[in-house]
Amino acid sequence: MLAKNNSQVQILPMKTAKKRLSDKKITLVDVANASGVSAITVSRVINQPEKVSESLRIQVQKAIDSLGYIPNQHASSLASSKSRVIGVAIPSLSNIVFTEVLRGIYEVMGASGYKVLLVDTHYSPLEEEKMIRTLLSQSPEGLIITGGDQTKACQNFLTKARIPIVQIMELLADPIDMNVGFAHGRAGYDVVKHLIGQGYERIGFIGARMDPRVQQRMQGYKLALEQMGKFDKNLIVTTPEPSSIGVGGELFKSLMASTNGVVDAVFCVNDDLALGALFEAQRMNINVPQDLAICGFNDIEAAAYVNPSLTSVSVGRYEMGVKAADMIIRVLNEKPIESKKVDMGYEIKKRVSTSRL
Amino acid sequence: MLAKNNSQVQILPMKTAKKRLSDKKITLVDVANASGVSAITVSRVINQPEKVSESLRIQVQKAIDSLGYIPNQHASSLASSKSRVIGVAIPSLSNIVFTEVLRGIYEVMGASGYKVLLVDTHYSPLEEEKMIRTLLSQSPEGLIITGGDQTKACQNFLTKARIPIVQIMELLADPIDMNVGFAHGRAGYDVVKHLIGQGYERIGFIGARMDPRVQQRMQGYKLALEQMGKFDKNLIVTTPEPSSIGVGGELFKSLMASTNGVVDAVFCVNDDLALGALFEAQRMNINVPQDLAICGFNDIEAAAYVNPSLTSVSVGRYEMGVKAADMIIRVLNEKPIESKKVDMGYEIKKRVSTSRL
DNA sequence: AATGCAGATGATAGCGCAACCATTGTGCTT
DNA sequence: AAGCACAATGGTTGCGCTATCATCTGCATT
Repeated sequence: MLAKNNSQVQILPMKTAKKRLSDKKITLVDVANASGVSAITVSRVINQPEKVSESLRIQVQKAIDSLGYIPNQHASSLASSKSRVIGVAIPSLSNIVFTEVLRGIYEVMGASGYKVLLVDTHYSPLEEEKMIRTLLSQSPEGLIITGGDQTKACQNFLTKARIPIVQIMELLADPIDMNVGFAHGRAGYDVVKHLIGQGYERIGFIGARMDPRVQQRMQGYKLALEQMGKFDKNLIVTTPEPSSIGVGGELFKSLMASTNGVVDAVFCVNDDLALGALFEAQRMNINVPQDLAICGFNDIEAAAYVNPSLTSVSVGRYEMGVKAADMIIRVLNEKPIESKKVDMGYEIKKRVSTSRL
Repeated sequence: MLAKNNSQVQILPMKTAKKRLSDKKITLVDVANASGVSAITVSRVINQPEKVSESLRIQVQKAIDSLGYIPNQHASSLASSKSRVIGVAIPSLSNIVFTEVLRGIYEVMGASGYKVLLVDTHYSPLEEEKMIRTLLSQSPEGLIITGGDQTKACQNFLTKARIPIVQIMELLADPIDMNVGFAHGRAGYDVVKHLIGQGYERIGFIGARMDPRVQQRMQGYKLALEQMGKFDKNLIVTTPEPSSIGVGGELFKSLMASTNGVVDAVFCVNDDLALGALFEAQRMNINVPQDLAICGFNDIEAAAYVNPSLTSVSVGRYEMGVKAADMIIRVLNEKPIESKKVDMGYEIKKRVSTSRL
């Protein structure tokens, strides 16, 4: 008697613990027991339902629902080495450009049953390396990363990862794997040509953040003007600060001040800056587009609606996200892709802010 | 000799396989072998370096670097039941309101070494349920979700999950766990009071998407006008469509048309709509604010810079994200939180678009 | 010198699941 | 009627890691 009691005393805490943990993690085995089948059958009901007879499937599903079973993805990933995760690295969450690309990625990945693990690299290759490391530790099945500015070390383990990788936003000479983007330099070049075509002569440049893509746009701007013998470095005003409407206004003011207002057109590397310049010009009573042309970049929605409407460079951001995601999915499903390198193109939306004619 | 050869022949394919797989996953054990310690020591070097002597730590770290070892987070999570993942569910990626909250969340979570798994519920409770299920399958250590519109089933397994959960954006009567937001209804109410105070009489309402928070703003608007005997349901124009500048313009036009222009103020539930209304009003040659007041909501950057500057309701979105993330972290670290329910407040930024005085 | 104790390191087991292969039963072919 | 293919189900094992406990070392304490 005493011994028995004793043993109970020892067992009791365990039992209590177990009871308290009725809210404990429900596992595959619990479901299997509850529905009188083996664990692997439950696994099949979840992952390959077509391989299980209908009666069993229903029976198991009932147990799953009543127990509120939620599969442990870590165990599944470990056992199958399939994570169903796609890693995405973008430089900034506060830039609408990237969030729209992201939307495209999410749309496709969601539909294909992939989770998206998103990291923010803050425009820093070093931080990017750290973040991509984090992504890789989740054994993603694919990766979408921004641009081609990865550190050497990063490129290294990216190559080693042997998973489909798409570098997005810009066209790269030597992509790690796949590449979707457009030619920023050429776009900048074309903008200047358009302005010249409209009869503008002294074309200023306003840039912020100055990431690689912005630099390329600036190079295009420079090239076009140099070709016509009209380049003047004093017409360039930039800041490493993040871009914003406020910064756009400030840069515009400083451009006007430093040039005594001889500028008759401004190419802003994005629409925030352009709106800032436009609003500031209005406050300065400068007549757009008669006395001053303003051209933005990205063609955000406001560009088409602001008065005067803003000329901008339209790029298919959402579509770029969709394309990148789609390429990953195709590779994962071993379907052919047309090309490892996709140029999404762009279009200059010519609006009132640059039409003097 | 022959036997030896024979055995080599048999081993060779294995060897070849192994060689080809030198790019194969490097595991903890590989690192352990390479550095002549046990696996657990390598694990410690990574997770609790202070528990390993400096000499060993350096030695192991060297092996980690040279092999390019990246830990398998799934195995780690499975073994330790710590995922270092926080799940976040927002209704839309294309709405700047959420991306700014997200920025706050990422800032805090990144600094604390947590990954963020983000899902997009498309404003649908059913999709939200599915998505939260997905989140839970990753055994997140905490959850940040939007609003209080979860399905019954969803609330159920959310409660069962026994992890810290913050519902954000709005103030909830009965939160699942924690809650950070502000009073949308009161904000709508205050906006109307402000407009009345500025001498406007016939105050229209423009809304899109009409999610729960927008509805609350509308109720506040309605309440304020009813209290003054000035409510007229014909002054309300809404659409279930997502909101945008374009939609704002359209709704404004239809409001003006249906009321023959007797409206002298418009409360738009967000700044996109308000900008759309403002730009449209300009095109219609309506004088803002003399003949028409326009008030937005969210206080996006453009509100302060557009001409005339736009009155709007400023809310600390970034701060809300930071707060929510911080509460989760505190709970996870068993630190006290001031309150389970945090009102972030709001502020009406009174600008030119509503000042007739 | 015996004891204890803390710090450093290792051996073992198991987290929850799916791959792999085995087994059973069913209906078909010849 | 024998043989076979195939569909449905189950048993065993191991994915890569960490929790737990064990071991070992050196050194202070008495």
